[in-house]
Amino acid sequence: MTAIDSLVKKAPSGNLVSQRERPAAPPDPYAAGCPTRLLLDRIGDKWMVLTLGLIRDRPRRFNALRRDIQGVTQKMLSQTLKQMEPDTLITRTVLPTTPVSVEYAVTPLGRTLATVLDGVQLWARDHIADVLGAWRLYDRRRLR
Amino acid sequence: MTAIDSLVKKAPSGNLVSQRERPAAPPDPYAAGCPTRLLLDRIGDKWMVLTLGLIRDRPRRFNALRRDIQGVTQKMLSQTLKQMEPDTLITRTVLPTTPVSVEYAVTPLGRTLATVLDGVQLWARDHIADVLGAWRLYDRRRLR
DNA sequence: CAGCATCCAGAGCGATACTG
DNA sequence: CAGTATCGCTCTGGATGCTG
Repeated sequence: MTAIDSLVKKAPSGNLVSQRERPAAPPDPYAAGCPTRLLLDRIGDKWMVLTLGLIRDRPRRFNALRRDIQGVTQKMLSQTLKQMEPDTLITRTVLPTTPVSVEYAVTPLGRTLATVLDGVQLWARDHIADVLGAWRLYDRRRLR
Repeated sequence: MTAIDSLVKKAPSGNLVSQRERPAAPPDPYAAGCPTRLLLDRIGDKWMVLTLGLIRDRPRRFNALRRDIQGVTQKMLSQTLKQMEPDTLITRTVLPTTPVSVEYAVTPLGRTLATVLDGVQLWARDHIADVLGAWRLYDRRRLR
């Protein structure tokens, strides 16, 4: 399976080519295979968001990321980074040290996405208490 | 299991109470159980994002949503809506028609989140072509 | 240090059938 | 119309051990 196949495999009826051929057509976010859904599939991988956030500040090495992202396993971090590089959200540089060290840095494209995701993080910081409070009320009402 | 349990179950070491007790401490988005992660778990459910986007425009009924969100199953939509209501992102109103009809509407809180998610959608619209192009190059290089 | 390979338990989700 | 209930499969993701 090619990389592009894996990108669109969840949208069997979508047709990316037609989107590129008719750029004037407004993309429908509720259609399968649309840009929004492709991105949501990426964001759905929460490690990607956290990883991008860290790398954005400054380039990082593999184990540094592993340490700083609480709870991520080696497998998931590896998988996430491997996807983000072909996405051109980050770059991967092997440094000729012994033993080898690998540095991950953000690309300009990745930086623009990170900026957008800042908004999400700010919302979380400012409003999550409301959600948690609502859940408490909900639980109390359920138990009564 | 209570609703709050389900919210935090993926962050066994996180402690929401301590976060509320020490609001001065800057929340670490890379710690388990932090607001950002809680929100990411919700956004990870892509149907939630799409559903919120639709309801935000105007209140909708169940089957209307089912029709308009391409590819969603009844089960997933039902599950998504059932979660969003205790989150207080949407309201659920049963109308006394026959047969019964149920209308879902956005709350003020839900509207603020939808606004943030607009940014995500705009990024997707403006930059997904870059990502797809990068994948094409990557595939070609791999096959050569 | 920076990964890859393997195994496998459990969550997620679709499909299907049924209900008030 | 607006769901609930159940089955069964897939696929994610954690744990573990190994490599250049």
